[in-house]
Amino acid sequence: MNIRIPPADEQLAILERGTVDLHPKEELKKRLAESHEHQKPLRIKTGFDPTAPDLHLGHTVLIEKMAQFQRLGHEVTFLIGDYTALIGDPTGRNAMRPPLSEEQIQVNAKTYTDQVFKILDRDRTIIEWNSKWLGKLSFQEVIKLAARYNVARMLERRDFKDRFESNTQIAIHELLYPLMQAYDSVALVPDVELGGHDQIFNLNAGRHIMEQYGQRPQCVLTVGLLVGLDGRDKMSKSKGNHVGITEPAEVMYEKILNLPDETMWTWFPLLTDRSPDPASTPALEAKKALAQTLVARFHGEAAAAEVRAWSEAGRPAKNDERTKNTKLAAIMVELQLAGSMNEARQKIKQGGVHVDEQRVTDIAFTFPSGAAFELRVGKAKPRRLKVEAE
RNA sequence: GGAGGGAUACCCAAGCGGCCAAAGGGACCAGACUGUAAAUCUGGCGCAUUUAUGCUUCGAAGGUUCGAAUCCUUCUCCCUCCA
Repeated sequence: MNIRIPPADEQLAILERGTVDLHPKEELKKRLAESHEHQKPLRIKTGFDPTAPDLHLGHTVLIEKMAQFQRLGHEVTFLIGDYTALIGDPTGRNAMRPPLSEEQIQVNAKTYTDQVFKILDRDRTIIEWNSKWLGKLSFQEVIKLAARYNVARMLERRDFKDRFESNTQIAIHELLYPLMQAYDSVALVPDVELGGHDQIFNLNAGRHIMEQYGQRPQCVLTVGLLVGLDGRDKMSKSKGNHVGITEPAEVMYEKILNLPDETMWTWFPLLTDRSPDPASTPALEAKKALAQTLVARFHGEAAAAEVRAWSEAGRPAKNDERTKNTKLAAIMVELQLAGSMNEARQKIKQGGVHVDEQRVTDIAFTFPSGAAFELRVGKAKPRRLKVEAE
């Protein structure tokens, strides 16, 4: 299937959305114009460290950008950094990163390819592994590559600089990381390399090295980093402030609805093609729309509409669950609505526990066998339960 | 190699023989207020029990003592300065 590549200005308008850095802009414009004129796709490269076990919305910002290129008719390469993972990019860290085992890399890479096609067009995506060329380099070739860069420039990179100045160790092989990533570009000869904005240094190293190897240097495009649910840090699974793209529709919807308002506005340009004006748009409405849009992206329009209706109806409990406990506090512990009996009693005392939307304050509250009811603790969604004591 | 400092609950951090289940802050949970947001206020935040009591905690193991997070011994791990 062939997609007609639109004029450069039209393309640029789309590509600049959610983009932090794009340079050299004139060069990219020129190549986009050429691609339109000859209807010849540009080669787009994006590298992924196979470190994250699951994709979350933060990753999708970049993947969406790739998808935009695809929709404009370009050729996208999804590069799995299986060889670079042997080093582990220390970007943004103030310490070395422990290398991954080969098995772990395989598992993570599989997770990526399983999930990434929720967004990318599988038929129009080229998957590459950088072990294919990096694994073949001789020591001599590595030296030749290393000779094309210098330490002073390498130390311009923020995390290296910080570590150098604070006398924290920097292993020599870490300095090789940006060069390896740059060499990926020599191997693939992309027109554009995409990355998160924290990758800007590595992407520029790619430009430099390509030039050194007599190639036309790639253009560089970085996207903004998505702030996580806490409204503070970059979204990451280890911080627990993420929305996984395989999470159930309801969970996703609720997480997004619980976003701090300020954070929500920053999500629009990065994740959608709209940017409502905070001054004139009611925040709650905007947030619901955002949640619905994102749920629809991963679960379909129908599911998204359904979740929204469910949420607006007060999130009625859906499934029946069974328990052998008769004591309210014990049931809460069983359902992990409380971490311990003490905590359960505490919540009951504080009025956070509702049975059939009636507040229960008796910490010894016990259900008769056979009772069926709806239990809600705090802001969590209610659960429908049936007591089946012997 | 030499000198010194530290390890306290999820994180930071006080305590330095009894009044310590352990101050304070953050995070987190519940309530009020709200929009299932933010801000603010209130309560909670080791475990168990119908709440007052018991049990287990202060890097690890021993010891001194009526009594230890606090004193002593050994061990483990961190950090700073000098060479």
